[in-house]
This record gives sequence, structure tokens and C-alpha cells, in this order.
Amino acid sequence: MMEDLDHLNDENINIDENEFLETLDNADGDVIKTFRNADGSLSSHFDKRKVRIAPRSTLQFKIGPGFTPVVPNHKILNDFGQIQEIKLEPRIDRGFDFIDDDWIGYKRNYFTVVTSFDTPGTDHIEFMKQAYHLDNGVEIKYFATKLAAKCLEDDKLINLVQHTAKRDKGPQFAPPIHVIAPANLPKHQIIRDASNVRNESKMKKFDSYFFLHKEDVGTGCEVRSVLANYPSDPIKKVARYERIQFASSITLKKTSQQNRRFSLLVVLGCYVKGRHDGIQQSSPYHELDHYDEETDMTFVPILMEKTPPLIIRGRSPSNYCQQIKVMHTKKSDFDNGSPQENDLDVPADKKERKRRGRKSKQPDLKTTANVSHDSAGRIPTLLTNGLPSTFEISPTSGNMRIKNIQLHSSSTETSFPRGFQSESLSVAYFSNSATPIQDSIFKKRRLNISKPVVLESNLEEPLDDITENIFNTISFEERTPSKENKERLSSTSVFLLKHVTYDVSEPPAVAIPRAMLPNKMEISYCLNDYSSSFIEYPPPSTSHKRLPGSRRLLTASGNPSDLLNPADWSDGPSIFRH
DNA sequence: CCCGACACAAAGGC
DNA sequence: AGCCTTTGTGTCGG
Repeated sequence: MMEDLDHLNDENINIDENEFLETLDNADGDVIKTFRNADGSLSSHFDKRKVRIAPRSTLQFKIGPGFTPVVPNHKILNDFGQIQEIKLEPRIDRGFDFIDDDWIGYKRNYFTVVTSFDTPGTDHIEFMKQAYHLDNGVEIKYFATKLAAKCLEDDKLINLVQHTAKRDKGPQFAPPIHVIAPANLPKHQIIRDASNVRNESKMKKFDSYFFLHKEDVGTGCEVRSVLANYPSDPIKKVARYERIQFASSITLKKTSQQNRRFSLLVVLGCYVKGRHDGIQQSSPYHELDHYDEETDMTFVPILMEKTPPLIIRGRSPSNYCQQIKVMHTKKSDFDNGSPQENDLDVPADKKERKRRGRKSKQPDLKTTANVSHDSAGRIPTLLTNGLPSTFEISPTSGNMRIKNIQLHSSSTETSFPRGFQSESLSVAYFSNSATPIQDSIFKKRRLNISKPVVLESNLEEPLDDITENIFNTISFEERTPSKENKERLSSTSVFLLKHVTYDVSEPPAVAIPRAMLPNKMEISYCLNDYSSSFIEYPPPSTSHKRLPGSRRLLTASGNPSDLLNPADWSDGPSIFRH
């Protein structure tokens, strides 16, 4: 059984250690509580019964409840019989808000769980060069993770479903078992930034966070190294479960009053050869193992972590904001200092009518402040569409700094989709309202700029006026006016990193319209497999009516190869439990 | 009341 | 700058 809310202050969730930033008020009181995450990004928790935030607002990303370890199912040993420490690093990055001491999710909305695993005391690369077995002597072929959910009231597993970015127009499937190598978990902001990337140069930038290329492990590998057993190359380093929902069939209420509560489980296991016995019912790992017939291998759970109790709100209108207005949170609204009044434009004769058609709510309550991150001149807020790991704020001096924006060449960095023709470059800007982007200090001063490189543009990303600022490495420091100069910072500071691809080879003779290219979001992305992003997949119908059978649900009898390019499944079997 | 399906719309990606 | 995507959620109807 779950303990209760004690782990709310687990460091994983960053609430305790987080600096509380601010609360946005409206007539109803505190609506949005914003915390700064360890990486500088923000987690804004809000009650969807009270305020409606746009679907693509960055406020929909937030670190959810932390995970706590469950008693392990196995220990693992190396070839010398020594115990190898091993630890999951899971995190929820979308879908759960902390409201009135409860973690709240929505049945209709996506959530995101990411996890990697760490090998304390052993370098991740060194780890891959050795061989391991379970404490029962069985040889470990490779490691993998599984995502599961339980209802706490009856301790039964419940189904989860995953969509592609195409949602209804694409397939649904059970969250797969992801084969992964040990790695550090990328920061929350990285997961945000990587969540809907199609641009090749941007993907390349993220590649090293998410993939290990076998050739990068180098020499010194034992013949029996676990590396050699991994069934794919590149090997995932992070299991990303994005666009996950609880199965629509789950029952949310125990009684009319009492919510059922749920817990998400992240399991680290390994694949071993052959069929192995099931796990007894009394074990928390019962039914978390999985035998795969195709490969004649069994996924054996080693250890897992669980969330505190989660409450899932259903589709009832009572779980949604009764107001008509949407809070706009578009980033550009903040680029010029404090946001306008906002109060949404409800274009809405149409909408009002729709609303009233049902039952007249209280239509004219003026809601919505804006997300005035610092309109009152309090704490300056960083917004970024770049990578937070490239900037930092000194807690003592208040110095703001962007450092070591590394630009990797294809010879030294493993590619995202591995390509040898393109170079991935970054251009950084700094701005606050007193320093508009156009006058960015970056453009005024070129600091520590190493040798410029000259490359041709490709057709997808034409050269623009930024081109003159191409560098291999950029770094500079900017002193934040901390004391004397507070006014200047009483407005929003914005960091932007622009990622540009320059094609070294001859550009194609004819530009291919984007619509004609394979859609990288279709399948490969949902499988976190950027290395095979260019598979054939029929474009969704342009018709508004769904084609009969065009939406396929994978079930226990479903075969993934019906839907997916086999290359996407090359990293091991997955389970389909519906 | 539930759910599948379709629809709208706002912010992000390119 | 303007299109195309993605995703929260409004709505209908079985």
C-alpha cells in the first residue's frame, strides 16, 4: 500500500527545494502557484476547475509528484560476483498538478513520465562494458523499463494507453517496454524542448541526451559485455512515456463521494533468455513481468518506484472551468515586459451560444489575470525556448550567465538522426524589456567567439540575418543588475537559443514541400526513436470523417507490425495489454 | 451517467 | 510571416 502524502516533499518533485515564485490572483484567490525547478524551469500548478490554460501553453508542462522506491525484486551482480548498485531516475513532466495537498490529473489529458537509470559507483560507459546476472544466476541480456499503474483501493493494475501526436488519427497502444542503457535523466526543460521536435538540427542537439551509439563506447569491451547484447544501435538512454492517458474504461470513483486513487509505477527490469516463472501474487511485482514469444525472452522486474496517490478527474463538466475565457499565455506576449490586461478575447458569439445551449452557467465573470511573471517588479523570470543547461543564475551574486554553448560538429558528436551532411549551430540572444531582442547584447558584443565557420544553408532553413553570427563556440557573461538596478529587471528577461541547420553537402535541386515529407511525429517519435524517423507512414486522411478502420487500436491480439515499421521495434519486445 | 467521435481553437514548430 | 501541428476541452449522440 501507498503511504500517504509524505513524499510530497521528496526532492524529486522539487517543491520543497523550489523557490516559490508567485501566486497569480484573481477574484477567486490563488489560482496559479508557480515554483522554480532545480534546472531553472518553472512548474505552474493550477486547478483546471478554476482556470483554463491554452493546450499548448508551456504552463501545461510541470514536474509532477516524485517517486519513491519499492523493495527490490532482485539484486544484480557483475562477473566477479560483486553487487552492482542500480537506481531508477523517474520523473513526471506533464499532467499532474499539486492542488490542495493532492496530486490531480485529468482523464482526458496527456501526462508524461520519463525515466533513466543510474549505476552509482560505476561510470555508465564502464557499466556497459561488463556483464551482469541476477541474484538467481540468470544472465542479464539488457535492461529495460516499464510503465504501469495501479488502483490503490484494490491494488489492481489498470491499463494505460499511449497516443502519437496524431492522437485520434493515429494508433493507440500500451506504453511499450523501453530497452535503455544507463544515463543521467535530462532536466525537465530538455524534455519540454524535445517534446515536439521535427527539425533535424534540433533533434541532433538532443541526440546525446537520449541515445547511446554503440561505437561511442569505444574499446576495452569484454566479449561478454552487456553492450553487445543490446538489440539496437543507437540504444535509448531515456525511456520517454509521452502522451500517456489512463484507459478510458477506468472507474474513477469508489462512491459518489470517494475518489479512487492511483499510483504510477516505473519498473526497471532486464530481459533474460527463455520463459521464466511468473511472480507470486503477494509480491508487488506480480504481473509486472512479461514473456515475449517473438524473441523467447522474459522481462524480469528488478526494482521499481511509485508515485504517491494520484486523483484522476473525469469528464464531468464540474471538473472544468465554468468560465468562458481562456487565459492566454503566449510567450511573445511577455517579450515586451509586463503583459496586457488579457481577459480573453472570447471570439465567442458562437461559443456563448454553445455554452448557453447546455445550461446557462455564470457566463460573464471576468476571470484571468495574465501570467504576469513579474509585473509587480518582484522576481525576474527566465523564459527560454532553449536549453536551460546552457544558462545559470548565481544564487549569491545574481549574475546571469550563458556559458559554453557548445556547437558540435558531426565528427565529434553523435547525431540525432545521425547525419554527416549537416552542422548544428546555436545562436543565443539575451533580452529583457529594456533590451529588446533587436538590440540584444549578444549582437552588440561578440564575446569569446571562437573561429567562425562558413557553411551553406540548406533549403529547409534558409539563411537569415542571423547568419552573420555563426560560431563554433559562444560564451559570455552578463551581470544582472541585482541591487542598484532593480527596476531594469522588473520586467521579463528572455533567453532565446536559435538552432539552425546548415547543410554541408550540395543542396537538393528542388525543394520538397514539407507536406510531402514523412511526418516524424507519426510513429518514430512516440517510440522515442529518432534514428528511424524517415519511415513510410500513410498520411492521415484529410477528410473530416474518419475512414472506416482508419483508427486502429492495438489489443492483445494486435500485432505492432501491422502499424509500425519493424525497425521501430528493434530494441526489444513490448507488451500490449488491453 | 458514461463513452467514442468529431470539432474548435490557441500556442508552438518550422 | 504564415502556415501546419499539437493538445486541452466543448459538444453531440448512442
